[in-house]
Amino acid sequence: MDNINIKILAKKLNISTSTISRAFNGSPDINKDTKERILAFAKEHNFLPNHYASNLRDKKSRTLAVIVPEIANDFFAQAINGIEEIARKKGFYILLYRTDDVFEKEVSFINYLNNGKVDGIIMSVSGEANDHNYLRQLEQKNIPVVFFDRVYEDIEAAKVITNDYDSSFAATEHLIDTGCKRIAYLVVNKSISIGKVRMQGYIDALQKHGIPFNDELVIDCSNDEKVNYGILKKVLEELKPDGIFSSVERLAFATYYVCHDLNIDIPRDLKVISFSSLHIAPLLNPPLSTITQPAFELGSKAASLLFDELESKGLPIQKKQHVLKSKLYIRKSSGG
Amino acid sequence: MDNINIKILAKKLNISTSTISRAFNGSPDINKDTKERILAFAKEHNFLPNHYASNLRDKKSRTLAVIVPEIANDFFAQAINGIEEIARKKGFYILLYRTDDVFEKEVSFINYLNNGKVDGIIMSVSGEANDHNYLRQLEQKNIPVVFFDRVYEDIEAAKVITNDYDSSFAATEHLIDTGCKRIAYLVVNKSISIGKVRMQGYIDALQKHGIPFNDELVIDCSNDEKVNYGILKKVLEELKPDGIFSSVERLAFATYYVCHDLNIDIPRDLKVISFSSLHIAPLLNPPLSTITQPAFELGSKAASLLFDELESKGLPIQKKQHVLKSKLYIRKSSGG
DNA sequence: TTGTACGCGTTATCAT
DNA sequence: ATGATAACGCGTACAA
Repeated sequence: MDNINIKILAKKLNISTSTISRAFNGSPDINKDTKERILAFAKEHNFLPNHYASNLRDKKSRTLAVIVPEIANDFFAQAINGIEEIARKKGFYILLYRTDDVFEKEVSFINYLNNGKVDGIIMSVSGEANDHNYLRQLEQKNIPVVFFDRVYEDIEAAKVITNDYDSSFAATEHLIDTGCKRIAYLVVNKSISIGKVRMQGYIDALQKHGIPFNDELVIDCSNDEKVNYGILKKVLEELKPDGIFSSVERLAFATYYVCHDLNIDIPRDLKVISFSSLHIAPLLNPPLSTITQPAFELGSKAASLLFDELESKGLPIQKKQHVLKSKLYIRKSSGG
Repeated sequence: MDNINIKILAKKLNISTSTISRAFNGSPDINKDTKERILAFAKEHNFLPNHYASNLRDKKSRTLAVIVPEIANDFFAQAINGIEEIARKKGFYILLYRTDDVFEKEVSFINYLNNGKVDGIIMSVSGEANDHNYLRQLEQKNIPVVFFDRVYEDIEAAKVITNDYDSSFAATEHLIDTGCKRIAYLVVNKSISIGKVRMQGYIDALQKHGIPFNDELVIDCSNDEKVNYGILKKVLEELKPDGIFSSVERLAFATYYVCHDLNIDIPRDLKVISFSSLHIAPLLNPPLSTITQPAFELGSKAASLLFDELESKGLPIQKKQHVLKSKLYIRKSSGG
């Protein structure tokens, strides 16, 4: 009973394997009655066509890979939901992989996938000025890739991003409007695409309002909570900014913790605004002003684009960059 | 270039396919030089063994399925991280599926998996008093299942849960200690295993302290935010509880929103404590007292148990229930 | 140490 | 409408 397969079924039903195959694949060339008989019998005997055998024949896996830096993160979790939604509709499986923002893990995973394991890949990248040839090899094997949020500029692929420059500009301008003169920009890696673009919005907004850009106020943080706490504590004590624009949610949280310990009152002493997908931002103390990206939509759009490519049957498709809009929610942390 | 495979490689190298296969599978029966030559040549030609062909031969997919009610949820996201951590070490892929707490989706997905698609399944369930035969069929095919957090009592399988009864008892007792007399219990589905156990801890703690159990104060909520808001608003206005014990994170959030709108002061007018895996509970207004489950460890433990089964080579293994301990964090929302 | 040959379970092609 | 057969790419038993 361990190994029911199409042949055994065929024997038991006194019918050929081809007919059984047809019953399962919606082929029009089959008698309705035989089909029903087969499906009923198959169900009774707990038979389902083996995916791996089918995949081997078809060179199609109905599976796609999702590669993200983190999973336990509101933004990515919601994006994955969006991807899942579309994939489910198409009857596709999702293979999930987390890079922890380590470039080597990304490379190694992609290399593993380079053999028909998946039909396509959706990813938010974890490196920047590196050699991206491992991705070019996918092209050769006709495995399409779609980037979302964090992209590689030098790779030609469909991309879904948000209007980060505009949002950053607007957020910075908002802080300036509330009276901030010394606005610090918090970033995890200012060299990656996202860090760069968001910083440019910040810089240009300062310039527009005649505030000199101060390199010192660009705070390069890490992925380690404790390290960030230390960095930010020093910044708040020594540089005494009056505004914080955080390009990443968790740096805003770290700021909150530091302010609490240093008795710095938000928003009186320090205004804070941050990129964040946190649903309960209004419940924080004080409610956090956020630039909220349409995470779910980024995911579902990316998935849709991937399916467009898969369904284009190799015909060249326009691989352009799609820009979705984030929303600015002004709350109490920035004086709202 | 699209179709490099072991045969073509063999021809190019003037060597047999078996030798190539051996080079890739760590076989001892191969000359070190030949192996190196093969691997180098393969890399150069961007060749990797096709997973589906290997899987078909071996009847092993090196893939496991993770089935959860939600992804964009701190608890499950962290648990998935834990699973991923172990799976990665073992070189396994993870197939992710979200049920949205809809039992039918769970059944349908499991049925799809019932054909060798994955070697094992880790899940947190989405149904209760239903027919679980779809799971028994997995047994027949030797696909092991491990449950975490939300389990089916009637299925024999390894299970990883937390000491919910004790935590609930302690949390309720804590509320009583702070002076609460009318403690409401918020639950999404009081008939599922978790809802039941947590409620029992609540009931028994009340009893121990001579507080009569009031059925009216067991508040059955839904998965819809707006509906919950309505329910809780009515509860707070009409039943006027002085304490809230929430068995689920998001009901605590809903309570916060309602309190804010009704000008109910937490903790002065109402003490709140909740099961929650939110990292930033201390940043809420007021900081939320939580029962925090070791989500990451639940996931990694579940994965470890699954690999124990997979590596036991069919030998019967003891399928017991493992209980991890949650932590109680008393914060300001309950007067801490 | 290396090679030969078969089979894993399915489906597409061709024939009936 | 149904059946026979080859092929997908790999790994292993067996032979050399």
